[in-house]
Amino acid sequence: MREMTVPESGSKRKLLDTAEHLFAEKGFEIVSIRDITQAAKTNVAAVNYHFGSRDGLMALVMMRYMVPVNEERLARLEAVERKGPGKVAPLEEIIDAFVRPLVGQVAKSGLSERLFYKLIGRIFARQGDGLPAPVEDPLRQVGERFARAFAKALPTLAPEDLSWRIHFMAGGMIHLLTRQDLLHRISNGASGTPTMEATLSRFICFAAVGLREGTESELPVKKGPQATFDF
Amino acid sequence: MREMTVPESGSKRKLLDTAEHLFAEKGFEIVSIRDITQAAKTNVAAVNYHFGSRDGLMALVMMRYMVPVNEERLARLEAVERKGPGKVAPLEEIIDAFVRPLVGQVAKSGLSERLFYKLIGRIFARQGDGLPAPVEDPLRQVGERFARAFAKALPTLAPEDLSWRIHFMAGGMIHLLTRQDLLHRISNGASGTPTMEATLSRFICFAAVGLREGTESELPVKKGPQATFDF
DNA sequence: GCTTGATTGAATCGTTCGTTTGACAGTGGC
DNA sequence: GCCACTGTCAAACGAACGATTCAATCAAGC
Repeated sequence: MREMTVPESGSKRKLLDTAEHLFAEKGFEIVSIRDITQAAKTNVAAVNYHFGSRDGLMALVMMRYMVPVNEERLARLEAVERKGPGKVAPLEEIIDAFVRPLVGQVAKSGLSERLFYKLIGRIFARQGDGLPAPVEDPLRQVGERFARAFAKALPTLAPEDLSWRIHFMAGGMIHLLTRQDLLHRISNGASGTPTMEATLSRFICFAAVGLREGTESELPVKKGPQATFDF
Repeated sequence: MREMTVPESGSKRKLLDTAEHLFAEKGFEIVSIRDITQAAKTNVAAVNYHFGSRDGLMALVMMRYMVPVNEERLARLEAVERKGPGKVAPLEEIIDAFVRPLVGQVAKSGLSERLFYKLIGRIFARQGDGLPAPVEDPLRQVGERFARAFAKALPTLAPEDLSWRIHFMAGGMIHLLTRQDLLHRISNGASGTPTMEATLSRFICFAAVGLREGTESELPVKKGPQATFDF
């Protein structure tokens, strides 16, 4: 396969940036290579020349931010686990370690907050459903890693209950990311431009109480094979 | 426009049923008219003849269950509000009034649980983003009606906090509906086929504590225009 | 100045899309 | 018999899709 380095400038870089914008705005399925090449003012053949295929370009767009985000997630999780008493991290900090790296990466990207989170949300929403393996596999590994951390932080919770609550939480996060533009009409009072920073704090709070509290299932705890999480 | 009644049999009914299956399984954007007419063993022109266009068929598929579901939602909400002390319904019962009508409609449909909830989830996920007006408008009205009920049930919660938490909850529900098939590997122990009935109880519990508990925003409560909710 | 490899441009491939057309058959009323 | 109406059918429409081809271009390297 063609080497997948991204130069600082040139049509390859321009195609990647343009595709990123369009994929974030309209969705990975909708945008055609003609849309991309037209917006980037390059030829249609350029996509297949530089990236092999439309799927190749898609995979590169997905990996550009997901790789560093996943790395920072694992680093943060290990940090809060090392810090915590008895190697058990507080629930809020685990969730924070999962979502906060997004805030760090948005600055390094050339995208607006709105577009960046939409892009990430679209990637999340497609997990387990036709994502390129280099994106799917690390994402699943990170998910399972965090699931184990949640299990350690909530030792009295039945694994089945935990699984469901993690999925409810994941859905809330995906919805927050993908529909952020619709949702942000909420906070448009006098507080100016609402930032994801404050919203994430709200989400962490919501997710933490949802994971922790509530009546637990009365079914007997059965130790089955660990479920896989697609968040 | 052509009248939109659906006969008991005939190719029109067969097209509607087939489209319903395919839309639920693959998604509204993916399935083509040729996929539908081929599976229904009719001619390609039949869709445009009976429904005017592909969008007409889509709208009818969406309305078939959303209309009765929305009616039952409002009926149930009014019932729990009348029952409650001082016309304020308990939080869990409001959520129940919103999600439980789905369980009632799945039996009346010819679809499996899995397909029915996928279909509903796909409709929800597209709210505020190109849904036909006859589907979008009632859905938004019902959403606003329930948002008012939540506000009355949580009088001390800042409206902004409530709005965000409702959206987090909505995301969890959409995720539960659309990805039910992936998620149900969780419960595949000895308990046999897992039903949505039990899962909904888990979800209601998760959503209720998420709405109710947690540290509230310390920002001053400002009475802005009521936000619109897309759940 | 010539060669070489990288990149671009225009054109075209075959396929699929939603939609339209017009011919054809059945059916009930008069 | 004749008409109007209702469906169904094969065929075709123009547009858009991802991908490919091949000649033209251009900047080093020698």
